[in-house]
Amino acid sequence: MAKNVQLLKDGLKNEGLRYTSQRQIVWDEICKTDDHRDAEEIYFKIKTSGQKVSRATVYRTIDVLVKNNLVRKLELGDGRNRYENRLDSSHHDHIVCIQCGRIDEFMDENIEKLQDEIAKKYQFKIVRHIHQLFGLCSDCR
Amino acid sequence: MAKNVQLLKDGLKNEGLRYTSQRQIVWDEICKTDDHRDAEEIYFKIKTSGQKVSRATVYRTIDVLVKNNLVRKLELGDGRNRYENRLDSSHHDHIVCIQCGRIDEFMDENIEKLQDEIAKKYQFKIVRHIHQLFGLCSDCR
DNA sequence: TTACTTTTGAGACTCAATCTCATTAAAGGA
DNA sequence: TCCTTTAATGAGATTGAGTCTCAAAAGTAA
Repeated sequence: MAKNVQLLKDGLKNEGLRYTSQRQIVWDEICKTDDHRDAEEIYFKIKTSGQKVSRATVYRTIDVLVKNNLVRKLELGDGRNRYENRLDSSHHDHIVCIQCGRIDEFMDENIEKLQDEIAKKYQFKIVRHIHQLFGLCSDCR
Repeated sequence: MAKNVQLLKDGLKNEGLRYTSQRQIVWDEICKTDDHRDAEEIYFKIKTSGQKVSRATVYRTIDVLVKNNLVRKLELGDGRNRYENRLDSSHHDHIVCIQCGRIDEFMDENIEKLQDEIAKKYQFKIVRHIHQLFGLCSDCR
């Protein structure tokens, strides 16, 4: 837990931002699970736990955390962004069940390499990518 | 052009939906370019051309076209969905410049195969996928 | 402690997209 | 061609995630 405090303090310092109790509360909440939650879920979780952080601050803090690579933003294309902590920050992509919402993570070194080749071919300098597979999981098919 | 009329009529008939002038106008507009445009752009293009189709109908028609595989929906994660016609319906994914908005298309048979393997490994039946590379194009880097 | 600057909170606002419901118009008989 | 049925449309209200505003609160450095 102390590790998370330090991670946050360092991340904020790098950006010239201040360390505040609200930012710690948001970061702690995101670290509590490895789920892929949206901002409203995180906000309400904090709210119902009795801690006081406004919705605006939750959204703003998440943005800060994303910019500092402490949190990863997932865009599933349904109008709500999801967030996951990067405590064990190995890169991965997502495979999503369109029935039950289950989200698994996958990583394929070969796909990553092929992406790099495509970027080279199109002369793009890649900053990030989205790779999501949508379908029915073993429980739903 | 007549081809597009028939494609739409057939697609609608398959779904038990009616053929209307508004739906034809929306479909024609989407077929006019190979751009990746959002619903508002399509709506305003129709509006300024003097044709009368309401915003609600444009959105509803685009949904119908997407469901019937006449149109493909792109979710770039910026809050606006883009649409492209599937007249030459070869599958492809997108490589997007985060600076100028340019969108190129790519297709890699090997990546497709690897995806299938991942789906098998996780026991998912894949329905669709999103694969987007974001970065700086040759003009912007 | 002071002086300065950033952050916060409450609620207003934005914007894409959806919904409502009265009106209009397809489509398939008679 | 005219009905009848049922789906589609239009105008504007509504939703919902996310952003913005600005006065008040709190962090920071001297």
